[in-house]
Amino acid sequence: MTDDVPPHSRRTTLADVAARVGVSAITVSRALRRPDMVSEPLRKRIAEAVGELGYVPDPAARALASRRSNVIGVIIPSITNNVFSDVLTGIYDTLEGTAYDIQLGNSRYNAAKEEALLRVFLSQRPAGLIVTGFDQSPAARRLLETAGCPIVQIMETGGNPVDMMVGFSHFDAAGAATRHLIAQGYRAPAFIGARMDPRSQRRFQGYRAATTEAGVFSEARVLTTADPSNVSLGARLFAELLARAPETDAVLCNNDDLALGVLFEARRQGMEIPGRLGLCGFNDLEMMACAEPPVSSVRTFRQQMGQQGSEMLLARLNGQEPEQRLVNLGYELIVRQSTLR
Amino acid sequence: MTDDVPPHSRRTTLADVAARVGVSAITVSRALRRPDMVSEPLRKRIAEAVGELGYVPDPAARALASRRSNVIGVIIPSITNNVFSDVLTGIYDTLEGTAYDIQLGNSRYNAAKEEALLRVFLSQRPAGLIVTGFDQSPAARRLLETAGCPIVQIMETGGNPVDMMVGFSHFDAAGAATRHLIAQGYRAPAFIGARMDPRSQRRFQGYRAATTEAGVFSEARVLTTADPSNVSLGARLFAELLARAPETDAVLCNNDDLALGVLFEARRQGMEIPGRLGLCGFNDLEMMACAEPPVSSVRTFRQQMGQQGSEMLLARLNGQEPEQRLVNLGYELIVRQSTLR
DNA sequence: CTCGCCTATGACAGCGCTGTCATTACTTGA
DNA sequence: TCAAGTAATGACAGCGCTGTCATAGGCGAG
Repeated sequence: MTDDVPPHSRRTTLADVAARVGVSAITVSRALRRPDMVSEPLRKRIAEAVGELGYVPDPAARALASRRSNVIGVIIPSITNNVFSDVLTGIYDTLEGTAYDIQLGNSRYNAAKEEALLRVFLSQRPAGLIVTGFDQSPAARRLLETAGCPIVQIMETGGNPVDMMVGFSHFDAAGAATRHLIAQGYRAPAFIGARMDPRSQRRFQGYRAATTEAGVFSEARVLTTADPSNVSLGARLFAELLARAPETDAVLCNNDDLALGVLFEARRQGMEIPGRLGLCGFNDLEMMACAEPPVSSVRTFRQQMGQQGSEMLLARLNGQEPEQRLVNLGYELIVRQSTLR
Repeated sequence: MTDDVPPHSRRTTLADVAARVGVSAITVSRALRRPDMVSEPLRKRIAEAVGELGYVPDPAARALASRRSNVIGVIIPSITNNVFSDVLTGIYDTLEGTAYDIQLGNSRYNAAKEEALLRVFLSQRPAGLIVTGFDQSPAARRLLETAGCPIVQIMETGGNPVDMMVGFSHFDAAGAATRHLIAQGYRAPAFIGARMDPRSQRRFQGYRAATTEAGVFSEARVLTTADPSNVSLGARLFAELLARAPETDAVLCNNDDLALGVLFEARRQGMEIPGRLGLCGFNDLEMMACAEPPVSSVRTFRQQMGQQGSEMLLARLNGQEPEQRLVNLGYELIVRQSTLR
């Protein structure tokens, strides 16, 4: 590799395109951003020149001049969690091809970190913001309220939205799953939860309300941890649960990873599902349908959350109002063999 | 805290900080970027003023003036694939807290899309670039070569690196797994692969070379599809494989999702693992250790790939040279019950 | 002492774009 | 017919920062 200074050609600017067409730079700028303000033939000639010169606008210059970047900030609590990678996919799919870039922040289930990310994002004057849930720190909440850009809170409903919101009720969803177990005749349904972030807490509350209502709630059958969720943890927690509450005849898991761990551990212990143990997961990841036996779960619409959230943002950024500011995507209880007695 | 903030407060600029301290803006800029160029006491006073005023640099202005953004572009072929979310985690963990922002692009296993993303990224004059593999389109390859910023290719070794590289040999890893199956006495090991992107192809080649060498290769025992991988697909492919090649006594799966599907399907069909069927996955996702029976897999160092790649980039961006430009992270065959006869 | 050199700081221009206001050439209604 | 629009384009001044070069002292060698 010869180290001759690369011909670091000056980048093609608006002015270059303008000179080529014989108009002023500002007209080219308008042809690109507000085509309706430029006459048809001129617009075509400009488009041609843009193509020939391979002109690409400089987002930094644009951001500086307009005091508004094309960045949409997205803050999620985890990248590896399947739930959020599905949400992200929805967001990327929707925002791709628009003028907006995504800036992803990982809050690691930590409100202080979320607040810090928010500050960083806001320093870029983002076009919009997508944040997870409504359990921001008070300071973060204030930052959101004065952000001066459209904001979508995803993953939940309720909680006095800052601006727009799309999600579902974790309380209701977990309640529905619990009532299903009870309706199947399980009299000692347990709850296994990991991570126990705010949404997990609300799922637990849904379980608690439903079991209490049916008179089958017992502290002994609740096993939660702040540790991050994974399959092995599900297996370990289930073993612990059995030791502590051997009467357990069903388990509602906070998510499908845990449920898969329970499935494996139950098999190791020779417990039949659903005969000896009912098992229900949460989120309905693809694998649940294919497991042996297939595992019941609460389907959540993760990709749609990302998609709709992004669409709401885009509507606002286009100066329209989204059809609804608050969207409840609901959930769907998917009953499979693992909970059929 | 008497400074009442007007509703549309002008953003705090370098000049504001400079005025407060009684120096010029450029000195403040230097105190922030090249502290060694500013005298100790002045540096301290500036730091104080920055704190008091809550000054945050404007990345757009910085990018415009320096002709270099603080964006590190990352292009991966999938967001949902566990493999890449692990890699991403490594990248985010490492780059977090540095001056750099990550811009994520999803190429969807599509070279044309990758090329398009590259163009978008390059228009922002990124500080650095992390791309997946070395199977770029010729045009993309040229873009990379003339990008004028440090570049790391991750996930693989070999292939005439553009600049820096960190990964492992998919060929070798799959070969090692295959030889293990053969060493265990399996005489009819099959290969199941989905997606079949370049890395999957190389894994298949590793399997093919090892089986051929041992004289146990058979076209009939190779079942691949371009469809995206998932657990159900693994189950379906395995069922199809059995119908076509009932003599199959072991399966090497292109990844662990497929392997999990095989595990479930084998159970459904009453085939004992490892007695009747040996099973080996690829990547060693956390769940493999916990499955029943535990499933052998080839461990890959996904998070480390992201981390090391980022560190190499950072070294370059700090004007140093990374210890090695080409890093082979290797792999580790994890033998568990599913392949023990 | 001087000269040259190094360190710490400043002045200035301009990165590529857009907001704002101005200008020109047409319409149009009564 | 003409005042009063409307549509299409342009001039200009920055946005907030950094690259570059200039400047002011301080210091050791000759």
